[in-house]
Amino acid sequence: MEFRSIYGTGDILPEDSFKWQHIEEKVKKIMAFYNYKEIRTPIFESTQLFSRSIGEDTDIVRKEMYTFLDQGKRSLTLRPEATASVVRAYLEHNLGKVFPFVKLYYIGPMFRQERPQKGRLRQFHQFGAEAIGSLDPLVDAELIELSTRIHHDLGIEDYTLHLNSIGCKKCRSAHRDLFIKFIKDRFENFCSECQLRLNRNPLRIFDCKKEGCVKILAFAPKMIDFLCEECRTHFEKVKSYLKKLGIEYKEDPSLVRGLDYYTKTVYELKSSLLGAQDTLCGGGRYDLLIEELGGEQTPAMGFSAGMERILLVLELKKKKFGEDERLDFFICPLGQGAKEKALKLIKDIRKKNLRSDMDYLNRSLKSQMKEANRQKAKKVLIIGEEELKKGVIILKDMESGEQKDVGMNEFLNEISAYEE
RNA sequence: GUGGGUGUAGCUCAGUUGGUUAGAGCACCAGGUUGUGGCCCUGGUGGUCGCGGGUUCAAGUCCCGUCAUCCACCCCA
Repeated sequence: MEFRSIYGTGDILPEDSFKWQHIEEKVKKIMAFYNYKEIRTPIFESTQLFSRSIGEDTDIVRKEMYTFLDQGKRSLTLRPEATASVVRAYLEHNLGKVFPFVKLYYIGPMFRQERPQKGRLRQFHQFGAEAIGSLDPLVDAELIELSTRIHHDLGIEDYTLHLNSIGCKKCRSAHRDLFIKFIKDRFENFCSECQLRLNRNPLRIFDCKKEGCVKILAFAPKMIDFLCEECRTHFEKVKSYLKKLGIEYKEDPSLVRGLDYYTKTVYELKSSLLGAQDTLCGGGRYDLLIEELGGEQTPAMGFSAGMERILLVLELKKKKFGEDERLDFFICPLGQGAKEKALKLIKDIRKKNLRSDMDYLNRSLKSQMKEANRQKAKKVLIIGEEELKKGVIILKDMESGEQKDVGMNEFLNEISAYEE
């Protein structure tokens, strides 16, 4: 085959597209309950927007972005995530000046050039929400609750909420020095990967799953013990609010997220049903990002969820997405005259907002009936030469198999009853 | 970027120690009704066995290369 979809991308075919629509509709509905408004931003932005917000030293920026020069030699990048774009739009349109607190959600494709595997594609889809303008831990709790609500309503309950606080600038530097010293003192005992990570992104060492490293890390200074007064009370508040909301969580001091802009609260929803890529949803606070991108100091919090992963879980659970709606009528014309009659008739039926289709291949009646059956038509209309002469059509009920002749006007009056 | 697995019909897969026209189920088409679907029966369409090279009298099968794809590492949604 000469052309195929690019590695790590895929087509969503009709047999699956209704599942996507189902998820999208649920997300839109629930976001509305929480008064989040949709924002749609371009799928490409200036490269710098991402490198500055996500962080020059993150894996995403260092090796995963789809970056290209346009005809004007500007460096552009396909968005690897949406928060940077949302914040850019927030600043560009001065949304903060109009509303002191802004709640936005988005839904759409993201792009990262990683090696594809289960639950990981190069073009993938996320929905997410951003709440900009409040430092109140209430916002953290509400947003976490919102993300669990959506998963819950989609039929996903087998997940664990991992919760941590990675503090602010102040507490982080205090922890960082001691943590690096701790690792250096035991440098030889760590695996080669962790040794490399020490210089690049020391906190990532917490992600290592090798037994040796994990054992040592159990005694390493944890971020959570270095939180400043403000960050600690913030975290305590978040936890108490979650308890009030009846949301179970697992404190996970090893949870560190891959984007540099996070501060204080970070969390992930992980599903044991997935493979190595088990994070359904992740998010946190980013109180410094807006300032970093040229705005005033503005606290914010957000999350994003991976739609392919949600679909994977639902498929594993054999979740039903509701039946694809059935066809109301299938029209079987026999001969040229009948075909012309059918063309006009099907327009009138559709005008009554009923789903209908007809034969386009001049097939035999038997084949047309087969097609009607395949399309799960509730009723079939047969127009042959005899009917044409008599000025009637045959109306057949596909469930009962019963059929009768009806006059054209009589039929049109009858289907009016189906409207709405 | 690294490692491992897998490439045979539209889909899911058989194919013996290398052996002659490469199979099944599903799907599709036609017939079993002259103008009537589902179930059943009969028949049919459909494959350069991923691609290239090599070994051999003989390769879907063995070897090498290459491409694609999946999983894992990494990282994340």
